[in-house]
Amino acid sequence: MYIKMATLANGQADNTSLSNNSHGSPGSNGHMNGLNHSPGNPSTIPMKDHDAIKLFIGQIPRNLDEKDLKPLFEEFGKIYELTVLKDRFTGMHKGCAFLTYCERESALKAQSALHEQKTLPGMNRPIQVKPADSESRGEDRKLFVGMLNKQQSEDDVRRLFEAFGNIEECTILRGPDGNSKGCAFVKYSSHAEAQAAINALHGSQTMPGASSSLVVKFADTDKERTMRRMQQMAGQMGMFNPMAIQFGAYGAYAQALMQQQAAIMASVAQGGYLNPMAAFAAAQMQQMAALNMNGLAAAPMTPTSGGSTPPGITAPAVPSIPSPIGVNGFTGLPPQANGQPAAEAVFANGIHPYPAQSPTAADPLQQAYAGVQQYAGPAYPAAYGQISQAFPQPPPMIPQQQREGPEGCNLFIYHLPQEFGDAELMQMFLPFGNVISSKVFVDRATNQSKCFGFVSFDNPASAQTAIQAMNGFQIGMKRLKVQLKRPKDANRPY
DNA sequence: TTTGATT
Repeated sequence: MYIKMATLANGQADNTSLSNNSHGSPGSNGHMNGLNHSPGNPSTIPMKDHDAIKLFIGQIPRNLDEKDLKPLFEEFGKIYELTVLKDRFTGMHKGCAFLTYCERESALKAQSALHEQKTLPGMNRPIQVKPADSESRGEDRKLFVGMLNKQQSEDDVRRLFEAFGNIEECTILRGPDGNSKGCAFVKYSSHAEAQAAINALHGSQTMPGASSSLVVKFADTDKERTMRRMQQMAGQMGMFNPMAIQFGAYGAYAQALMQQQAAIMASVAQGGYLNPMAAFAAAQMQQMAALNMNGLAAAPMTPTSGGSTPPGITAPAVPSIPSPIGVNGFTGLPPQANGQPAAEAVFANGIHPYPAQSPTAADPLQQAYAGVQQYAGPAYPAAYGQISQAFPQPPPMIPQQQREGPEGCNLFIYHLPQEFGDAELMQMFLPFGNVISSKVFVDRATNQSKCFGFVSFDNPASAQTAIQAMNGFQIGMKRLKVQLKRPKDANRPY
């Protein structure tokens, strides 16, 4: 093959390669890849290895097109695709190409045989044959580092990572103001080095001022980044229903919870404690519940009452959700007719060993929950079954994302019971309005709640109501602190 | 014990 390169370099072609296929031989159509794609004959459709490598070919004369190049590279194996790069607008040959062999091995052979081994006629640099940038993406050697101290500089990060390999690139992510976002990219020369750094450093230490231990992982691929963007878009466009997440996360538990929640919200809304959105949300949840009950993703749930309900399920199971469901024995709901203050019951059910007590008798939470106790049975639309038909497709499940509401709608809650997760937190604040997100902070290392979190409403009035109701609410030995989340630019007076 | 992180 070296000989062939030599002939090529002389501007000649031997008849096993270039001349064979050049110049308007029958079937060449000007943009063909030099391949026989015969739709009628599957056996000739090339298959490529899953681990095939896309090669970049550089320094090729502009008078050589696919059919000229093909024979040159066929030496090393069957070609899957060969494309000369052309200018998008002028269509001009850019002097380079992409080449994918069917087999990975062929690419490696071609690379070692050709890369910088010969200069093609008219070129003043040797031919380039190497994996295309899109192949390695650099991503398999590039790390994302999170939970850095915001004071740490590039040099600090380098020092931390240099023991594990050669660092080609190190960048701290910074906001528009130049402040570190507490994370960085570190690019090593090789995947192995990057992996070594992950093994040694991930979770290994907690930087002063960071809220949990160091995060070291491979950076997102382009695809992941795109996905992330799309998710964010979806979130911003309000296409997302916080309930959907819980279905995904907790399955049958969440489903049951949502049904109950729908009942609460419906009845509470009727009692006039919630804004009109609540009614809407309640209806939505009922729809969601109905959807899942029609066998989409939910684990089967046997109604414990109304025993005549046939499998296949059209009747709401809400009034018959068995009590001991859920996480840590937390039912998420006060018992519905035991004469106990409902708000207390929420916390008395396995969450904490102490008697709970609300701060005031006229506590809005109790009033809200009181609505539940008035709930006297299936006030469900007879159209339960029909609702699902309005949604022939399951709604898209969009994973939970952090979501702040407008200013004044976001609460910071401290002194949460250790057992509380996002769902319980949301549960606790739903009576006050439309909760668009709830987040309990979790220590990455231990997976333990840090006993604080956020709840966001879609309007400030709900947030205020929730503060009035829940700030100082006693749970066990502790009292909840519920206050507006600090705005980002607080503590920066000027 | 005190503010949702990050490509």
